[in-house]
Amino acid sequence: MRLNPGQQQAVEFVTGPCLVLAGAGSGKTRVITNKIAHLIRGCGYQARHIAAVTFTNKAAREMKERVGQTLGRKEARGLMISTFHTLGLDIIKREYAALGMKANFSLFDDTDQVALLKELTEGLIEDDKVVLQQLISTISNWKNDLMNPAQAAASAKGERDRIFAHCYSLYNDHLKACNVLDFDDLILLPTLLLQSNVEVRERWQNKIRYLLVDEYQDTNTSQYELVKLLVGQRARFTVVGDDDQSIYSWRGARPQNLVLLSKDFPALQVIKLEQNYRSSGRILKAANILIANNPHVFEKRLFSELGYGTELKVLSANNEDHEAERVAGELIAHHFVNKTNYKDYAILYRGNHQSRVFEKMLMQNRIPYKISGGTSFFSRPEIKDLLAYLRVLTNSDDDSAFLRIVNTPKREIGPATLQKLGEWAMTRNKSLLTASFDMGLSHTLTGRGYESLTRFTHWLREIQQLSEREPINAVRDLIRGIDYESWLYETSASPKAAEMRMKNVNQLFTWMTEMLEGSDIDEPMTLTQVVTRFTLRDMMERGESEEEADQVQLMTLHASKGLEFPYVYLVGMEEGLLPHQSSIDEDNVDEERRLAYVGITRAQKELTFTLCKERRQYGELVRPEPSRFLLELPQDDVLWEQERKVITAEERMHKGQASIANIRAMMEKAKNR
DNA sequence: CCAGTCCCCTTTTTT
DNA sequence: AGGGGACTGG
Repeated sequence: MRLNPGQQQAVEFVTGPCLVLAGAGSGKTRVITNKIAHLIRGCGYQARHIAAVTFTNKAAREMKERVGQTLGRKEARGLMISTFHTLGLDIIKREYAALGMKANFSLFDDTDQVALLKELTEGLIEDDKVVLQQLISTISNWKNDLMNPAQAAASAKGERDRIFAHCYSLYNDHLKACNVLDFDDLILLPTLLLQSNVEVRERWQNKIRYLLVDEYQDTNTSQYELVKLLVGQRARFTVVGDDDQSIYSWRGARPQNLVLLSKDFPALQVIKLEQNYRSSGRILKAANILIANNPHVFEKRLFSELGYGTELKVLSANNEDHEAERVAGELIAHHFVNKTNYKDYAILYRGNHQSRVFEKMLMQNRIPYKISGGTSFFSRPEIKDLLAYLRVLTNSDDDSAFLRIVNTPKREIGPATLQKLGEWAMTRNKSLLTASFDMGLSHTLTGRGYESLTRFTHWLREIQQLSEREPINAVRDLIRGIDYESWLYETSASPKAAEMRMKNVNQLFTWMTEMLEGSDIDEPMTLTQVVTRFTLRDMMERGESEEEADQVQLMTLHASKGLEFPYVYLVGMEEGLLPHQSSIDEDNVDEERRLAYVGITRAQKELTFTLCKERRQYGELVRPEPSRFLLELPQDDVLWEQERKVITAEERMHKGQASIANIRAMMEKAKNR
């Protein structure tokens, strides 16, 4: 398929700053991949001078795949396709000396952050989860706004800000002492360095001669600053974004960066992609009309040549169970009549808790499904344990990791021992692990605790030494040495669960081995590199793509961004849910409308909304109003299907089950023919 | 160190 | 309603 004029223009404009306003389904990934190919084949750029930046690892992986298909391995060699954070990490890894850091730093994830700040701020701030969370996000905001603790303190307006700024200062000092960085540092430090150090800046501007940024509307201040520093005066870059799909402002994204761009780069070429290749005309019309209720800086009107399509449906249910039942019933019937695959269907919702009822209903009816979201692989305790061990191996100063593993599995090193060790280390300005080798420590610690501690740390040191020569064997010895499998069987609810968790551990080990050994595509990595990559969940391109099982897809609206499905059920279309009550309270319904817009534009052929007349919420029954977004849709294109007769729960249950059972029976018959 | 109990909270999620 | 975290008592 050929590029349309807008896409063509976006690909071919390479002589200056370029903003591509890419509506949903307008082929932006195609534009990016084709543009990279064009830069290399048509404009004399070398692959190693081009960088493309995304927000998620998934997006980066997909882009690599697509570019690989277009260009082939050798032409794409050296191309930098990564997330913002991995790019930042790469810069820090190369420039750690200029930053005054040690080479073997490790990374803090959010759990470490919470634990550390909780400990650090004891007595300073209220001992309250909410306050702590506020502190964390305040610090994160400061970092994202490129403010150091002194600047934060100077800008403090009230007592609270001053205390928070002080906590920020303590926190940063502690990170430094532990030779640790948090996620925000991965953007902040390179940005500050590039700002202040001309030599380094020029080195990177010379390395990255063309920059592409995907999902630009999701950038925060420091990320945009980094972009500006990297592109410099030359201003050879392309950013791709869509202000209507900005749904992450609650986590610091500044969609205003789209507008800022034309101020910072007056020569900016703005190109709109308005032809949609995904959805039927009717779906697109509904999306356009809905989003027209939001204010816009860039007017945009998507059109489709895929035909007008069928009406959008609205199914009204009596309560959540009924809602799930109707969706399941519709879905089975539709699947049967149209001979579709289950993976052609998606059920999208505002909050994760909504998935439960649907999951139950699909399970009861033997419909294969997949819920994305929930606890990811890397937030599982067994994985975090293991990574903490590895962090200690690669960075002995990482107290947070040390504390996590020092008594996991149980080895009789209790709070009392650790308390004393902590005091000892603190007065001597050493990390916990380093301090535990001090001779004098035996006087402060009682016999038993001292013995357990030294036995452990000495063993750890052996593994650590081995890891410098033979990292793979060291990791294997580590897992065996702590007898982690037994620990899992002891602590898991069931043997089955333990088995699962051990499988995860082995999976991690396999990935790690591959990364340490390298392959024909990837250079071998050091253990330190592997560990930081894992903390970033960034595991390069391993060929094994997610198994493409034939399953109905269940996910939140947020998680659905960037995906598409022939048939979409957008459930829980009620005031209070979508738009969410908290957004109504905060007067931020626009973002909820964009969320609805994202959901609608996922659908290719058919779109069904559902809502409940009655819903159980926080233990009490509420009677929500239909979502205002349903009322904003063009009503000529929407079919409201009411169930006329009011029936009891039992009858309904019976009826729902019966009809589903009937359809099943028909399907079986059809199959057997 | 574990188990049992009470209390609290409840949008979205990545790196 | 239901799950999870914190706290208490053995």
